[in-house]
Amino acid sequence: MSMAKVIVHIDLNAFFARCEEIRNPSLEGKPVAIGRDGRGGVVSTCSYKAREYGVHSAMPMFQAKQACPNLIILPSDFRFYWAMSATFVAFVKRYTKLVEIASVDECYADFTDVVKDVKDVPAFFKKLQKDLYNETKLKCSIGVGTTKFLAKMGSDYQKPMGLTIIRKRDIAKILYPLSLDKMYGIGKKTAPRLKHIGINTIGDLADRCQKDDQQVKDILGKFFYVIKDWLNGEGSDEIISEPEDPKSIGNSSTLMHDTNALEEIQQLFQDLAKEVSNRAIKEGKIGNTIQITVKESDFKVHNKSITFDTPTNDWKTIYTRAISLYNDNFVGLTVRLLGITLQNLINPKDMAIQMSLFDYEKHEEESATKLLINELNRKLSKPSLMRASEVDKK
DNA sequence: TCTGGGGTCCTAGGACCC
DNA sequence: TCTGGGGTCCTAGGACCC
Repeated sequence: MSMAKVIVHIDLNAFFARCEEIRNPSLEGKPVAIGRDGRGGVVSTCSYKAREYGVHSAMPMFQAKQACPNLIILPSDFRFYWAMSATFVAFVKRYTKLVEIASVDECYADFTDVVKDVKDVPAFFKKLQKDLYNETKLKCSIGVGTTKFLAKMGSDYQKPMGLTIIRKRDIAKILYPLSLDKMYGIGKKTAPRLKHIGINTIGDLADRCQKDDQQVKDILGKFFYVIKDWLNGEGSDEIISEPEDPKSIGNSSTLMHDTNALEEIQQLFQDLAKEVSNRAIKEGKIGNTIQITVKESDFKVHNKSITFDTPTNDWKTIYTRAISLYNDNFVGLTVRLLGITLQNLINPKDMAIQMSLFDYEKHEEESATKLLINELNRKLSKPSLMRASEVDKK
């Protein structure tokens, strides 16, 4: 067994709202929510003051306004948030290059070689937290553990500006008493199903996982084994510091009003296709599969996808493929939202290399095989037992 | 004025191939 | 005759996260 690592998860508290407060300090201490104020608008993030009124992420904006009449609503400014995020990551990278960006407002990092003595851990990260605040005014909560899961649970344990250390031997004391709703990976569909079979806390879940409970296995599928490991303190501790290539690029939009007018739908698909195309080109990706998403007035969501031999990132091709999917499946439907996603992404260069390599191998194999058979036939001076074309298939 | 938009991963059935 | 089994790809739907 290898030495336990020091894995850290840093979460920027109420990140979008905090960014706005930093830009405009007069907002500080006021109820602020970020998100669109209009049809379909929801709260993306809100300040801690707004939370006192019951406002929370994903809450419809009209409800948030009801809950907090003097709520200050600001549209999101992603360029600014990404710039602040980059500042944050640069700060963490001063300590270690082993940083994994998990999203715009959180990262994992491996501090194993940075904090030599375990006794120093609490003071070290308290200072890091204060330094980040003094330099950037960003607030963060920090989780420290031996795995990414434990670090993640730690950063969520106390907010804002919290610091929680969860070693393997702390799991029972810190995590077991928590409600199942606090468990990372268990969402609002699975939690009720587990509660229905008597699992109300993380401790209950750990206990039933330990017993290889069949009911729990049936609910969680292969995720059962991941969770069992997590709660045994044996999850992943690998920091993936190289950003991974995107596997899909999509864009979707809720219409101003529900519609079944083909013209409006075509216009939106065109805009979506252009946006997807632009981003694919920026990422240097082409994709074989086009998926469209259609949300009906009653919120029922449908996806249709089709895969082509020729990958693309050309907006007209994406548009044509999307529209034909729509015409074949949904014409006449009254829709609320439309989306296009480009999937099965590959790098055009890689494809060129793969193709040429493929052709090369095919040629090599054919000629080599034919030579071999001809040689054998010559040596045996007999009619061939096997035709070269059959050998090729093996 | 009801209920976003960006993703990832898993499941499960059918087609197809060997 | 009574209907292999493994692997991959495609497709639809769903859960989850931020």
